[in-house]
Amino acid sequence: MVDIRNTRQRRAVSAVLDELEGFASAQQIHGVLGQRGEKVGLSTVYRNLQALVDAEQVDALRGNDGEVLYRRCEAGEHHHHLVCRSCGRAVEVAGPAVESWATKVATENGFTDVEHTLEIFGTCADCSAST
Amino acid sequence: MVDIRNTRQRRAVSAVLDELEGFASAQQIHGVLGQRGEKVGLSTVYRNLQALVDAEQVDALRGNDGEVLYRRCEAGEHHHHLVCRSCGRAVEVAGPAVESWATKVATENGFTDVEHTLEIFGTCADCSAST
DNA sequence: AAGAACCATGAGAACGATTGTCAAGACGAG
DNA sequence: CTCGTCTTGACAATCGTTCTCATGGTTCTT
Ligand SMILES: [Zn+2]
Ligand SMILES: [Zn+2]
Ligand SMILES: [Zn+2]
Ligand SMILES: [Zn+2]
Repeated sequence: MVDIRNTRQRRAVSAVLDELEGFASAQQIHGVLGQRGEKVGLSTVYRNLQALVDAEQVDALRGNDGEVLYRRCEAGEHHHHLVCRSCGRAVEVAGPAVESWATKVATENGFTDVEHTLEIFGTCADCSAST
Repeated sequence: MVDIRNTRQRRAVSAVLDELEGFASAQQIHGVLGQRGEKVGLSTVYRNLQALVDAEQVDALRGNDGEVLYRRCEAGEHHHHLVCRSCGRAVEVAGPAVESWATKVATENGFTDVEHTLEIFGTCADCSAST
């Protein structure tokens, strides 16, 4: 009963995610792999990232230009991010008050199956220093 | 000193936005125009929608599948939306507490030029009734 | 009303991110 | 090692959106 296999490519993608501090796109990750001499197909990068997202080991969010960014996820809990627009570095933040507010607003208006997205973007201290 | 002109196409796009209750994609709006016999090029729809967004007369947000949705904007104030995943209908919501929380979290972490995105998705009463 | 100036339009090409296809390759249980 | 099955990768295809540029429509000025 084989299910999920341990391949070189899967390990490589996971390794890159471990080393990156912030969010990065699939193509950026593919680029990093290339620079290291790790040959991994772009489709494979996409597939493995998606698998990691499904396994809730990686967070994904959509940047302003619409491309999806990935980052290793610390907590398995529901949380949001404070992301640097410039370097991608991110801080995981939790806002219990926001959670309950969102739910309240939704139910008050008769909505069910409620979900929400919340991201905070800014320029981190390091990036604003190196102007 | 000519600047912004009053064309048939611009009026048509604006009219559709007035009649739609919820968020709709550029292509959906283009489709509606087609059904009414209003010939408007897809590029033109995109251009006019973007112009309306820049003029802050229309709200834009990105749906889960990544496509941009547009909707006539009531207030000029900063606000967020409670959107029906199924029909696009939306309620404008304001959350002063969320605003200040987001700013606080960001400054505490040394981030500047702070912005945020927040959308609540769910199924509206009408849509969950017609299952 | 007529002309000039120039913004707007549309058809299609171009784009960039992501997904699908499918034959060939790699993995791991037995 | 062998076999069944999961994965991979090169490339085509899709999808939303933007770009190009020749043509058409508006508005301002006489
Ligand atoms: Zn930064
Ligand atoms: Zn939340
Ligand atoms: Zn609905
Ligand atoms: Zn806000």
